Amino acid sequence: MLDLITAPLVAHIAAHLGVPASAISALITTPAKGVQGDVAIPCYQLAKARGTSPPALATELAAMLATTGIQATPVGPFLNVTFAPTQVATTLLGVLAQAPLTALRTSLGAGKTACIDFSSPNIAKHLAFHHIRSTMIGNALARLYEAAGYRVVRINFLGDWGTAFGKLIAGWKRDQLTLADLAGSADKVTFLHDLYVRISNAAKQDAGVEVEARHWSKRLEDGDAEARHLWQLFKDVSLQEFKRVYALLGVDFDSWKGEAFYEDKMGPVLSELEGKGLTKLDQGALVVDLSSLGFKKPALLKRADGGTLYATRDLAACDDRWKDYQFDRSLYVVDLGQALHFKEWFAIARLLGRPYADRLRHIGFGIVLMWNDDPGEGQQPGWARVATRKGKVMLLREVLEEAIDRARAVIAEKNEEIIGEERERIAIAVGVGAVVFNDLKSGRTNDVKFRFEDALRFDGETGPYLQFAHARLCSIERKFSEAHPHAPNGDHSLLTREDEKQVLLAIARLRAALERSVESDEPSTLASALLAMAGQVASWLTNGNHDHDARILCADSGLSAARLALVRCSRACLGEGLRLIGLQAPERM
RNA sequence: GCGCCGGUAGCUCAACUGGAUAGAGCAUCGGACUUCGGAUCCGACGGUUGGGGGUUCAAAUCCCUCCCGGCGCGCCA
Repeated sequence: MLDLITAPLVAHIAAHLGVPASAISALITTPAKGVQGDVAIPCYQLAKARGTSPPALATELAAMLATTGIQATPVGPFLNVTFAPTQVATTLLGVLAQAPLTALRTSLGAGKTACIDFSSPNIAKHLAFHHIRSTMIGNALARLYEAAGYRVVRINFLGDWGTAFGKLIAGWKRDQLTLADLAGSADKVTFLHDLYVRISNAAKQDAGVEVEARHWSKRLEDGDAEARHLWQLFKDVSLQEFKRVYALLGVDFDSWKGEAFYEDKMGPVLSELEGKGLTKLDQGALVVDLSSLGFKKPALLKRADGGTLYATRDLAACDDRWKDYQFDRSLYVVDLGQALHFKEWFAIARLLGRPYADRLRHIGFGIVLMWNDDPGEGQQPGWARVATRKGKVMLLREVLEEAIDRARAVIAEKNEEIIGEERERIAIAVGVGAVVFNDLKSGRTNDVKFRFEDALRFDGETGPYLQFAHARLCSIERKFSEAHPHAPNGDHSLLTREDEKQVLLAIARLRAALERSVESDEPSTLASALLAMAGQVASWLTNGNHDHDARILCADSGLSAARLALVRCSRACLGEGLRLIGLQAPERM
């Protein structure tokens, strides 16, 4: 929404040069570090089109703008423009004081629908720590897309099908387990996980177990009542556990249709592929040749034993989603290791002439690394991939619980007034927020490095830092009504300070960050803009500690009211920004 | 071997997709009229952007090539 302020500048230059305004606004950037100015325009291209040198054009434009009252300085090939604080305040607060959230809304996606497939864990297993990536990137994208005007469908494509369940049922029967055994266990998902480990080990010793497992897999596929019942039971207890963790994270879904739902819907897709002559048999397996689309190897559709593979399942599911939602975009938030798989089945969709083929996006991300202090003999301490098979798996729930414990301890130490149920609520907001922000603050294709001490810092580029800035603003708001119970409406033109202007400019830059986040499916872009904004706010508020003329709560109730309008607006935007990337914003902490 | 990520300050990351003197946070050092929340702020120190070539007025960014790390590459998902 910086364009509210730059509009006159853009119009004057466009008129002077006889080019469309959009050609000018596209050039506007933020000046480099030590450079005076609020926005900058590099003159290279404009000068070339006009047949002059960039520095000459910058000088010419500055002279022209001087007659309009806009302060612009040519610095080499750049034109640097400085806005008057009062003008920034009246222009931006004129809009934002009434509707602060417009800073974080766009109409990019108005009338459009986006499906977002994220989290998608396997049932009968715990949510491991690494599931946080898909879950929270997906959650953030869902909220960001909504802020951009999209109608969003959140889809949890559960891994609720496969041979593992035949094994699990076989194990259940073999151990003669009952509902009471499961119900009586302290942790039902662990109960199922242990059962799976036991039966897998047994299968290694005894070939008969493998036969039993296949037998139960077959019965499950055939719709056998007992097998189905047990499978449903496993699914129910898993979902119960998942939903507890999702509640902690503030995540929800519109669709929970898992792989099992599509089990009987893959046949038509396969026959269509065969009917169009796109398939062939290769070493007994059914494959699609994708060499016409530049692929080196064909994609596998069916195993030699006739079993279907997940490319087919993804296609069937996508057909179903297209039928239900007619999406404009469909995102798959899945780790980068599966990039080839997505390229392949997207390509198959293209070969099939699916109307949605170019609307599919694989949103890949890097893996989670944890700091390992004590890796064992001969190994240096360092970043290590979280164990998923051997070794102890770090559960998402356990990481969140430890983060909450650490947050609770800091709150107890720093703010003794907060006790009981409120302290618990805030500890969850801060602890979970710290972990989530650590996951979203840098580009999603990077590997994420997680260390409790780093994520839970209350200074630096962390979730708690942002939440603290928010709480500080809330605190000032609370005190304002005591100090000025009958304050007039704020006259925004009283905001003449440089630090106040910088806060407003940082807020004005949020919308562009939101748009870039949505266009590149990159929550970290907004996260960075929020850090920049919170930094300006903290700087402004702290100036009040050094210089009492800068205080929000000052003797002049008119000036105080004007400054409070900026406090309110900052608090609302910061709070909303945090919500969009999936963090809570407590009012005190 | 092929493909995809990544390599930027001691550490963790940015750089608005080709623009200014490559910026932040942490760590280290030095400051801030005792504070509307100091869980803050200001400053200093710290760089041959993995190496080498090329394109361009301009390259961390684009092209070529080599090196290092991670992950994929037919019957798991």
